[in-house]
Amino acid sequence: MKLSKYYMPTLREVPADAEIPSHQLMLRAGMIRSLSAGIYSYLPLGYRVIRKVEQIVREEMDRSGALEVLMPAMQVADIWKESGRWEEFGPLMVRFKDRNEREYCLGPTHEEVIADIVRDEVRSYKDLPFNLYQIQTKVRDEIRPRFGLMRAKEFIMKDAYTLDRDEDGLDKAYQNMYDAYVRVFDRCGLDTRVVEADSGAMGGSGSHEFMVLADSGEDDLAFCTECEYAANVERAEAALEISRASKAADDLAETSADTSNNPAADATTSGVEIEKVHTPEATTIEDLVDMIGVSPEKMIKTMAYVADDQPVVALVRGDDQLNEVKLRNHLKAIELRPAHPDEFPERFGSVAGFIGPVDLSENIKIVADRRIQELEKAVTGANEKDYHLVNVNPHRDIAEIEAFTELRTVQAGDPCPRCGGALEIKSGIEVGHIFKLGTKYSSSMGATYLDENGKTQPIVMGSYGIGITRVAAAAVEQHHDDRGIVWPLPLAPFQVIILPLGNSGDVGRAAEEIYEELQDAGLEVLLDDRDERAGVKFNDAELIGIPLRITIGSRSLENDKFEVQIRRTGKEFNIDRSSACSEIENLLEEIE
RNA sequence: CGGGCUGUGGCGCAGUUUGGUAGCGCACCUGCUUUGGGAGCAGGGGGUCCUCGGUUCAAAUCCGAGCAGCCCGACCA
Repeated sequence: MKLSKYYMPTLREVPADAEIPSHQLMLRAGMIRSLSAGIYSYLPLGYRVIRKVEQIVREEMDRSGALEVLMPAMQVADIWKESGRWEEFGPLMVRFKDRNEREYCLGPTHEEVIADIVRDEVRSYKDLPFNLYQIQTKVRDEIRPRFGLMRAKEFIMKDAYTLDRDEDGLDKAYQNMYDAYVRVFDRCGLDTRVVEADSGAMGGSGSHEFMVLADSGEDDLAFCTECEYAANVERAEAALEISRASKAADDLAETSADTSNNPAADATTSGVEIEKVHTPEATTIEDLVDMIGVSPEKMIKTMAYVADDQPVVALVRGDDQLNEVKLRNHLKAIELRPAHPDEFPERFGSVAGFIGPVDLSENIKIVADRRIQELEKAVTGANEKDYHLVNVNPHRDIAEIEAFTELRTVQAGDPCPRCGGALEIKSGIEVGHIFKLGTKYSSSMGATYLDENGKTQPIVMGSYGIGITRVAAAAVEQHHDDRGIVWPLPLAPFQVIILPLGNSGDVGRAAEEIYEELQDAGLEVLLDDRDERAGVKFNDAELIGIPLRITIGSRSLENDKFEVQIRRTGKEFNIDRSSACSEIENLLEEIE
């Protein structure tokens, strides 16, 4: 391809709206342009990268036995109402009506369509298993699209769906996809980690996320520094440190949450009565530390939530963070939101800043983090403005705790739940996510088959996504320097760029010659035949990140030499004009 | 949805406090010179100053409403 005939609008200056490297560089390299927040056009250079990613994904999916299909982007509301997700998905789904007032959405995902395709056709266990996938644009009305292709309202996704007879089949299909995903990201030249994940709104029993480690990542991940344990912090747990006299309380919580008449509880907490203390304006943990000199780990942080319109309070230690995902999962809530301060008096019989779990109204569900059960003489809100309670013993004083469960967010340094080693937290970009769905969609939508015994069974499903456009952005996050993008060879829009310098006829002819030769050899070559100054060409070549650059100038041409530079290392050397083509081919092998 | 910042030519920005006929750099067009790391000189084109309404003799500038973009938040009561 000749640059004089290409559309590659590079920018010298950094666009003001772009925050992270991939967004800035993809704009500057003339790869993408936004139509509106989170909605992008892929320009020629950018689309070539997207297609590289797609092709790798396609090859590995095909290799794993999956079958490519293309499903409708425009979906009818009916199937979503059947699965129950018309409500569940909420404002994330883009909805509209046709001229006959029939309801539609733009597909944010395709489980329902798959179930629909399959339910009328699959009759027998002999028809299973199989795996269908597609590469298609998905539309989601994100709360806050940002970071260019990283979180867009419209993005390209590969989604695959496995259909099996039973859990056993699903396990095999899941492992098959897991292995394919490892190969995909490896081939893309990305450093990825697999972590245990929460399955969120998709439902189902197990899931893993494939993460590209990067500072700009939106997910926090917990890794054990000593074993293989890795999990999204949404799900990660820490081993419970059994400390001091908490053993008795611990045993007790195993058997019953109702601690009010347990003598063991009384034995550990006898003697010290609750006391109300005046704590004016102290509405945060920090305020309290300053005012009454108690450390945060002796405090009970009480968080008011509304779960499917029911008031709930969650208790965590003062030095812990509540993990909303864990709370939601425990409550099995569809809608979960923090209570608004205005709701405190009426719904919680309390006041914002001073809420506490002692003597709350009976219709408020109380759930507590496991670490709360070992607290003694703790501090918490008194449900009265400017007052807190001290000497609170959860087992004695909070009668209505529904459960002690894992509700906190792990922190760096926490002990690993597998081996006790220290956990570290890193941020990552989610590029792939695989789910064992089970029978959630097949049951609700009637996708069933007859087993060997003639009995009706729901099809067991799995669902597997790769964010194609996000992979491209993640690759830039991981592979760039201060001069621009440094594409891994398998994703590079072109493998080689030829820079003829100056207008001399010889230079132009030599460039044209090697250009033809490399193309005939099957390489993807860009020839910068623009009437630009050397500096402009050098800078653009580096900005767009082509792995190999051939510079042709009159000086070295006199000796029948071309100059070659490797983008990643910056290494420069001369090659013979006569053997240039084969030398370039060898170099590309090496880079890979 | 809440808070903050920003909207001026394709891009990056100044001008807004103190109202007076819109400017800089880059990019673009023409010519000459130059030509191995974002050229120099000369000339030139291009802007409903986000939108609507108001105040005023006069509004990019002041006031009101709206829209858009970005950032933070939407757990730490």
